[in-house]
Amino acid sequence: MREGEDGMEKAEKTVSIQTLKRLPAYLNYLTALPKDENANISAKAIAEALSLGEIQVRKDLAAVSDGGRPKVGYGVQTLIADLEAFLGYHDVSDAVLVGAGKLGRALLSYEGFQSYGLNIVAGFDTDAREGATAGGKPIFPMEKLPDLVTRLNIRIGIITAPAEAAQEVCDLLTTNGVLAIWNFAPAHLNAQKNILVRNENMAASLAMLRKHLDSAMQ
Amino acid sequence: MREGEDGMEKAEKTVSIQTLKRLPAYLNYLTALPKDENANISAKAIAEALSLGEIQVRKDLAAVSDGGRPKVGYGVQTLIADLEAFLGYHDVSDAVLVGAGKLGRALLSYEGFQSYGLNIVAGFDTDAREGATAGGKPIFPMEKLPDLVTRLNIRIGIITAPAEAAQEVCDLLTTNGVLAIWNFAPAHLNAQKNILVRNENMAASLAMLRKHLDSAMQ
DNA sequence: TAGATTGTTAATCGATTAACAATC
DNA sequence: TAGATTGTTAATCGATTAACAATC
Repeated sequence: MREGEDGMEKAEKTVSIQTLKRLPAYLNYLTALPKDENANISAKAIAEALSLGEIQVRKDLAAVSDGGRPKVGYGVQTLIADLEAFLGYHDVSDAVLVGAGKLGRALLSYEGFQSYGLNIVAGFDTDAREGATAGGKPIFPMEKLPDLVTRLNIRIGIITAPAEAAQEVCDLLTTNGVLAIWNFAPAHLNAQKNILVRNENMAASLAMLRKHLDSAMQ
Repeated sequence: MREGEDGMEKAEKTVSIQTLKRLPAYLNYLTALPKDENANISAKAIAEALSLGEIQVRKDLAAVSDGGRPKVGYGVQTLIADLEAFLGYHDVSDAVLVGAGKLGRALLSYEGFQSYGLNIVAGFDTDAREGATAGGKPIFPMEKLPDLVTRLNIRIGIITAPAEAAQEVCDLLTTNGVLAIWNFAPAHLNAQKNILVRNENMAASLAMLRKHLDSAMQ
């Protein structure tokens, strides 16, 4: 796993990878809060709701917002705005997806990505039949990938191809300018240092679930 | 961790969470190796292939195998067997899935889980029509969940329900004996301490991809 | 003011990496 | 034996937690 580089940041502070991973959970929790509820919330309340440490919550929030007020807490709406801004949920990133099998088509159809600022513009597959779509998104044959990716300046590639094809797909994407890869294939991808590969590691999740059962039931 | 049942059996050591996450990657890589290749492999070779540290690989492998031989390396087949044994890929765990939307049906249809020792026996959904299936697995109405889960002694629950329903589903599963939850819903789940909740956190992955782009393109 | 709650600096913990000894 | 490669003990690094000072 490669760490994100933190070299040149501007106004926004750098956050650790672990913090970055928790930020969507805060946003999620805050937006789900009933509208009529209190306009402020304490770190303690957030921590309890998300099963986190109180101090951890404060440190995390300090990295993205310009602070709460002692005795009062954080303004819910301000915090939501700060988190959304930090996570870039307002500007949309375009992405392509490669491998339109069941998982690929499910992701193409998933509307939730929109709210995270991700827009999958198209899927690609080796045997895409003319006019194929999923969730309203076109599925093109692989031949069209280089042109579309370069022309639309796509920076994010999602790989849902079979493991054997994943490295090849990764290479194809990155040679056409993709800088970040979201890999659902159970394969390690080798890419240049400036490319971020994020593995959605189902096997690892499963390993953790099963090890827990081993110890819970022994 | 379990001690060997008889004296000869090597006692499985405890592994850190981080190590556990990497184990499937080793297994994956080793099984993908061409059959005619060398029967032994060095930690260095594995490390290079998976972009890991050499020492890290050795430490990880030390936790699951009874060791390589200096100057020779690790026996590929032995290592595969040790990893599979440790990860429990031979004994099958049954699971149920709740929420038969697009993602849920995609997971129900995904054959890859079999090789990880996971068998999803059925899906459940609030509006499952009579006789519905996905990937050959039946999809039942929620009312049938308690009986089936308790009767088959299901210990793993997969949640692909909408965020609003996720907590309720979690409660339903755990009150019927489920001990490990694989949560794909973008919601934090509160569960008792003895329950493991593993979040497949798409929003967090996305956050990492986009932050990388921010810094890569600034 | 007193009490609650924030933010920061220091201590602890866990995981990775480095140094090195063991061994085939 | 010499060299490669393993395994272990020690040092470093990063993240979490604790202690405490600041402030509304």
